[in-house]
Amino acid sequence: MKRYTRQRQVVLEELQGLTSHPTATDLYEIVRKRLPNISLGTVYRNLELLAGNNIIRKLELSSGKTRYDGDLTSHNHVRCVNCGRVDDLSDLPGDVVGDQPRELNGYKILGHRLEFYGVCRGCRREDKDENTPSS
Amino acid sequence: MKRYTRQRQVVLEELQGLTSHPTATDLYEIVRKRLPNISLGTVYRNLELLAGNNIIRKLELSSGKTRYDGDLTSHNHVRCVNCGRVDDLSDLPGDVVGDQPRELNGYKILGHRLEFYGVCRGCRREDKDENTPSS
DNA sequence: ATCTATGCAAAGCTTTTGCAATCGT
DNA sequence: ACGATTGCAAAAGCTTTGCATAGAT
Repeated sequence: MKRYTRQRQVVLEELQGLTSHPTATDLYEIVRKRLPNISLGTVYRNLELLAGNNIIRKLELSSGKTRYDGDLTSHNHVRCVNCGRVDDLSDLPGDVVGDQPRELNGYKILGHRLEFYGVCRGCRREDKDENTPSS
Repeated sequence: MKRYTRQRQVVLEELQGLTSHPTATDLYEIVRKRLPNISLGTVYRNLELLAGNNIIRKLELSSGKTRYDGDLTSHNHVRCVNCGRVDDLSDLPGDVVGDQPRELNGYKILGHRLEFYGVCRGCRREDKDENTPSS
């Protein structure tokens, strides 16, 4: 991260302006509105760099694609098993994970990831529409 | 899962015989010792089917590749950030995740995944060797 | 002027899929 | 015999990378 290019700046700005957790391609489409010539490769390279410098966070949640989060404060996520959408969980009722152990099974523990999954509001509605109660 | 083919049987047996959490390719290499002609596609198809029937579990942990777990009992995992190895955590000191909420942020919650990450025993040793203390 | 970062396109990986042949039931 | 399952190979994502050029310092 030696130079502060326009591409890097816009990628960062757009990511930080979102509360969603876009994939690289999502962000590419968004950034392209401001920089029509940017390449997907550049988006990837910058996301990787920004994450490496702890300016953004790389979210490797379940199900394939990597997502990126502009919010560095510690928080957990909920993922919709139906549509893949990921939302923040700013505060969880009560302590979720107690005190984190320093060591487990010979591993020096650095952290943990807690991810809830379920069906988001939108998909719950769809379910109701589609699965007409059959009894 | 209408038929019990030799390929399916061997894939299942080998997975259940492992305490590690192989990727599809890992398992393909293992199974190939017994069935040299099996194809990677078949391994994928069977893993998918077995997981769909809750005979094995598909682990979509961090960092790309899907791993498979022959152990269906509920347990959490530790992943080595250095080498990617995944181990079981049979029991965790104390309650880790308290009572799981039914609903969060409009999501109907179905479950959660807790994954610890850190440096495994093997990699800790390597680290010591490589980074000779510099002071 | 230097040398990092970019755009483009090709390549890499993991995973999925179409199809004719095979094999379990 | 029927049709689910296989092997093979091609295709389909997502992500990375090589290379010449552009651009930040």
